[in-house]
Amino acid sequence: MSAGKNTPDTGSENNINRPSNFIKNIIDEDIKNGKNDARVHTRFPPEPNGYLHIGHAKSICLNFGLAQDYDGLCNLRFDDTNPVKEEDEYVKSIIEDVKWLGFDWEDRLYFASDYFEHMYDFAVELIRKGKAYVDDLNAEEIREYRGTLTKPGKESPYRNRGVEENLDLFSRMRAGEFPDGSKVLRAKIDMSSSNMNMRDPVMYRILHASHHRTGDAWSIYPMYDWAHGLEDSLEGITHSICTLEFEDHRPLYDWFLENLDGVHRPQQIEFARLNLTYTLMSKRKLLRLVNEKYVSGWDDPRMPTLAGMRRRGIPPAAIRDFADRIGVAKADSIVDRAMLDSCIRDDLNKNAKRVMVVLDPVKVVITNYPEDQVEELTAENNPEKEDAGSRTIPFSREIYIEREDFLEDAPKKFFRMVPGREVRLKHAYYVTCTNVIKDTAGEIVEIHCEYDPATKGGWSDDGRKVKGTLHWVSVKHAADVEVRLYDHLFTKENPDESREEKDFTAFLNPESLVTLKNCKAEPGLRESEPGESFQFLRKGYFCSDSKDFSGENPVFNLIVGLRDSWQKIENK
RNA sequence: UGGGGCGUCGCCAAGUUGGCAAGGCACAGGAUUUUGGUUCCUGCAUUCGGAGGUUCGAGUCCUCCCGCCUCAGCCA
Repeated sequence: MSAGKNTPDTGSENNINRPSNFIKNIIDEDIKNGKNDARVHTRFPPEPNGYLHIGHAKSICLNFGLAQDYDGLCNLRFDDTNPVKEEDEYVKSIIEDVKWLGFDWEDRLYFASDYFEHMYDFAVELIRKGKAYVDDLNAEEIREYRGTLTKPGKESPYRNRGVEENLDLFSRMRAGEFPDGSKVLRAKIDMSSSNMNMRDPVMYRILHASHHRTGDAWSIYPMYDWAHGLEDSLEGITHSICTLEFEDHRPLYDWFLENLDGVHRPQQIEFARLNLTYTLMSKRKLLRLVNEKYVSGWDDPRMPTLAGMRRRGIPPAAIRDFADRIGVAKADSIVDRAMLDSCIRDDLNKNAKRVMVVLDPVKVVITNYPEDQVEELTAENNPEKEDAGSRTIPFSREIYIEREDFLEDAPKKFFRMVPGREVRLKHAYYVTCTNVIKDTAGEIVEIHCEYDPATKGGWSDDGRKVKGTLHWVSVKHAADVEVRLYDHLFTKENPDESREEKDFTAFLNPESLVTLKNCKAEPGLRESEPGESFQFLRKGYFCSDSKDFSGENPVFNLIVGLRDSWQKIENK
């Protein structure tokens, strides 16, 4: 895997590894024109106020991917300009998640808060140029003066204060002389602009709050619009990529940098954020799912958070592949979850070790098999991978098979176990059902079969054709395991678009988690590593739960099911 | 009703200067198969939100219309 480092061998001409998109077209053009000395330098700028989700992963893959494709650099920068919302706990989890995704920012880990002093100086520069002023209006008054979408705003009575007075007031704001909310520093632009962002936006607010990194050193904190462009400029960012809702902010982003002397001028480019069917991306709503206990936490395997997906067993390479496949554009969209599932299967098919686990067991007795005999049979670990080797699994007179793999009265298309019909037990023998034992309620309690000793290993050279192959587990060797079956968190493709103003929780899928306690696994599974993933033959991909798994209590999570064409036939 | 965006197959999405619609997912057939998995073939937009116009020729240029998203935090 080479996804970690910025690879040195891919210039702008030969980055055919990832599909084209409008951002690459812009970059290609910039390089052709020698802009920024043909450098490409991006950044991923999360605010440390929550956990990363797959929407962020799209942005991370985009920014780091661009750096890889153009032999450039990508910084990890925390946009920590609001001390009341941000916590160190989040910077730790974000760092862990970006690393897990497979990206490396080398020594370029930055914090907006490291630039506070520099930003202050820039603000003083604007004040000196008469382009910023201290306003005494309170929040509500500022809102009133701002006007509306269709009506222009009014200028603040404090707008034309002298430079010296502004300088004095601003330094006293910094010194902590004024209470929260009593004053702000605003840019002097245009109160009648049709772009609300240009109506004298606030640059600094007074906040007597302790910051996770600067502590109590500051009593004023910069606003996003003021801070972000400066951060980008200071780091030499060439292409500052953000989501669509910041499109309206671009004139302001440019205005600040235009009005400062001798600063580097990055270019802001906006793209559409990711939406995925059957889930949510809103931080606020995900927080509610956690707080109101609809899920077990931020790392619940059903959550679209990177922590959740990691625990679910989704390989980071699958997420990177997904990001490449969905592309980057400016049209609002909602990507089909099946696309992600396809990427996951693609990766796991190549890499996951095959094992046999019976989720819903029914006992089978092979009546012509010697009572106390046990054979160690050889099973390949992965037919897709030569060097995956093989393992040995015990076979004996009594085994478990999947309850749904047996039918007394079967349609012609049913290839599994049926009285009188020969089927193959994977890696073992051909067997034929001879009898069915039921309890008084008519429930099948035991199936009797006879095996053909000449078919050891599950093969016969006589040209006999066996349509069905079943997975099985020896009764006396079986490991009892718990299996957690996960499904979409919501029953609705877009739980966000609540028609009759229903709350999104109304669309929660009651079957998003089904726990199976009586599953029977081949014995080796007891020794798996927490977080290790497998293909449970004929069922799906599962991983041992990184939190709850232990040798005494093996717990496995469903990552994604196998494609099931029988299910499709059955549904017709 | 002000501004900024977007509208190409069910879902994503390519489409440099107009030259006659990539690819993936999904779906449907078929072949191979000790996983009804994988793999492999095959099919799947006479059409690009709509209507006009320019042109030998338009998804790409012009005009008008329609729809959707977004902006009035001292959040980011």
